[in-house]
Amino acid sequence: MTVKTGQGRNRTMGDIARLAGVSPMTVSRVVNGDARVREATRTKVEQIIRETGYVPDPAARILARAGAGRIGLLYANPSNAYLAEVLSGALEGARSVGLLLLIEPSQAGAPEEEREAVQRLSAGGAQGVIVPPPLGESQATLDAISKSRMKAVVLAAPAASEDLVSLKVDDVGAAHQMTKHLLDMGHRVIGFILGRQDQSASDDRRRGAQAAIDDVEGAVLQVEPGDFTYRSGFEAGRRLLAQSRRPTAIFASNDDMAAGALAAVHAAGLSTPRDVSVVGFDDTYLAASVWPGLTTIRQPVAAMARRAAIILGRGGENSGPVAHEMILRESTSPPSD
Amino acid sequence: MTVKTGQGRNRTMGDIARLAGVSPMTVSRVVNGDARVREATRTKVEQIIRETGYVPDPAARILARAGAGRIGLLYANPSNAYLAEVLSGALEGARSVGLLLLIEPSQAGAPEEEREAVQRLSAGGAQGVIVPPPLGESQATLDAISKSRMKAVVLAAPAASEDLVSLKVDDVGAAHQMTKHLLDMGHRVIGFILGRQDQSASDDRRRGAQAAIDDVEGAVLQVEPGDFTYRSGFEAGRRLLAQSRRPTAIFASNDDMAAGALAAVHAAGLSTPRDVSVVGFDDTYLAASVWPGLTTIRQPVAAMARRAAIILGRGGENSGPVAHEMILRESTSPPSD
DNA sequence: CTATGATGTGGTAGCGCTACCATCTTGCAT
DNA sequence: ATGCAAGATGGTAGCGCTACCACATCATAG
Repeated sequence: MTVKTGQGRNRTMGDIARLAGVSPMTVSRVVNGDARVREATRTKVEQIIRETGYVPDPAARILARAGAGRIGLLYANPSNAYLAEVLSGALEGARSVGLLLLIEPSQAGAPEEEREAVQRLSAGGAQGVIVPPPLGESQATLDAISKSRMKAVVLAAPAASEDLVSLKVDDVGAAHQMTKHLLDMGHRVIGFILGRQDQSASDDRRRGAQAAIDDVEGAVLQVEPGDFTYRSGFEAGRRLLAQSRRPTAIFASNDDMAAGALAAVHAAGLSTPRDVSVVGFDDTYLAASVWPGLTTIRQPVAAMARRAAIILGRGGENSGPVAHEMILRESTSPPSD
Repeated sequence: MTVKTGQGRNRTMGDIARLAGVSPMTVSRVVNGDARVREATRTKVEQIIRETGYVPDPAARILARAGAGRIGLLYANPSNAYLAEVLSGALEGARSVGLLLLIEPSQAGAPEEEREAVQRLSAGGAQGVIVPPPLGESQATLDAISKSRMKAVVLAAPAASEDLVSLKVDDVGAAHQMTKHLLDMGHRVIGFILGRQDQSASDDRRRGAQAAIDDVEGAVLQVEPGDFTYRSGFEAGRRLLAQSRRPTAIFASNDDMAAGALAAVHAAGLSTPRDVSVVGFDDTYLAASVWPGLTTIRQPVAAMARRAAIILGRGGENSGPVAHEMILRESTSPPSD
């Protein structure tokens, strides 16, 4: 039998069924991985599917599943690399469990907007919603979600209530690990640049760093405020470098500030890592593109989003913290004295 | 009549019709802005819709439109801020013309992957596809699209063939404008950092800059290679600053390289903008977060994506270049001599 | 006061898929 | 052999929406 292997669209499940000599139902079973199909039948159908390049219509699929199978992704801050990663992870996760992903713009800091975004999602039939930062620490969004009775998975923020699932790395532990790494290399005076105080991760990271410092005799942590921006990192870096006991390493609470601190080191006529090691947190695009590359902590953002989608779909478990990874690049070395 | 204004889902068009005392068809017309509905009827229906918070089921809508109404967005490089903006623009555009946006991961540089991504989109029923960079200059993707008979709008790249619509800013003109700005401030020796040579915008920008230089007696453009990364900008910046005729301004072909050049200025013990002005191109997140903020050229990325979606939906015109905008920040000033 | 259209509105039939139950095969014990 | 469960498959009926055409309704013209 000759099968047109072209781009002709509009192939339906019925077409595949006819070609394979089975009923549409059987094709549906094969496509959905239902166990109760004889091996021979399955193989046959799969072959036809491959030959024809058939892809089931997602819309019809969702519709037939009668309203079930929809999850939402809220987003704020469109021009943010983090979001792009969340999105691709969520998309993949949703696809893998056969869910439709509704993507809904919100607006962090505008309570009314936030509420409406959640309502649109709810009205759109989402059973669950993925909440990336900074929405996950916004009361307006969280309230609206709890009223809507949707399930929710918040990313990179603690679960503010019982019925929320939180997917985040162990910020305390990661900061501890990073600080210990610096201490192990021999650094004793370490500058620390704080993040925004309205995000709980900021304090977690400071606590982790402090804990590591406390374990080592004679080690000190010089803490400077910051707000996660490059500029605040630059200024905090300048202040740190101007101190009488100049730190030999600077740990910034995110990569943007680390990049700023790096610039401050250069501006002070010093060199990284020779004079001052600099480390960040997040492993964003910036960390790898800056020179020298930043030693930092990678959060598996896309993987977290994928898992969030799967949890919402399959009703998974709210297991423990997500594993992070320390990425070593060129911005760290033992102190030169 | 009391209407439950709660979160109860599952309201269908039929429910609204019953409440409003009309037929489902009429509700559909109101929802879709069909002109042929009496004003009184429309108002009534709209009120019920508002009271109930009814939102039509997107899946059913798409399905009923019988395969029509789908466009695709290809994407590569998930962790890219540019993409997030394209996405939000495309989403909005698609929504505004009632289209379903299929989002499909591709992989720049892997021809087989690229081909498959396009095919999935085509198989998924997309009639058109939005192609953001760098896919828009990839032969594999472009070939696959032309075979698939989908319409396509490429973003930030020239139309490689007749049936492609291209949405891009006038790179030549923008670079000319930026260079003229520097010349007008009094700069005469200007460093220029090239972009990757496999993207046509790179050469366009150089040509624009050169053209502006050629108009001014005694002005020179010192061109250094680069590849759009921070690091290449840093190194090109160093080379430029080491030259006998040190430039008083550096024009980098994108913001990443401009940020690198900025670091090189600092590293050389100089200051921006006092000793050396630095400008970029693109107005990415980086441009605003670096300090001093970069004077740069903004491309309306989200707006372009929105327009792309609308063109694919409504079959719009492939009008001229997209308007860009020069953003003045703190990284530029007249030369200090 | 009836033709003649314009203008609203309703009815019907799917879009492509899956849930559910009915039906037909099998394999195996008796 | 025969009976019977378990396994494999098919038929039917929608999911919620919109295209398409038929039918009211109304104004205007003859």
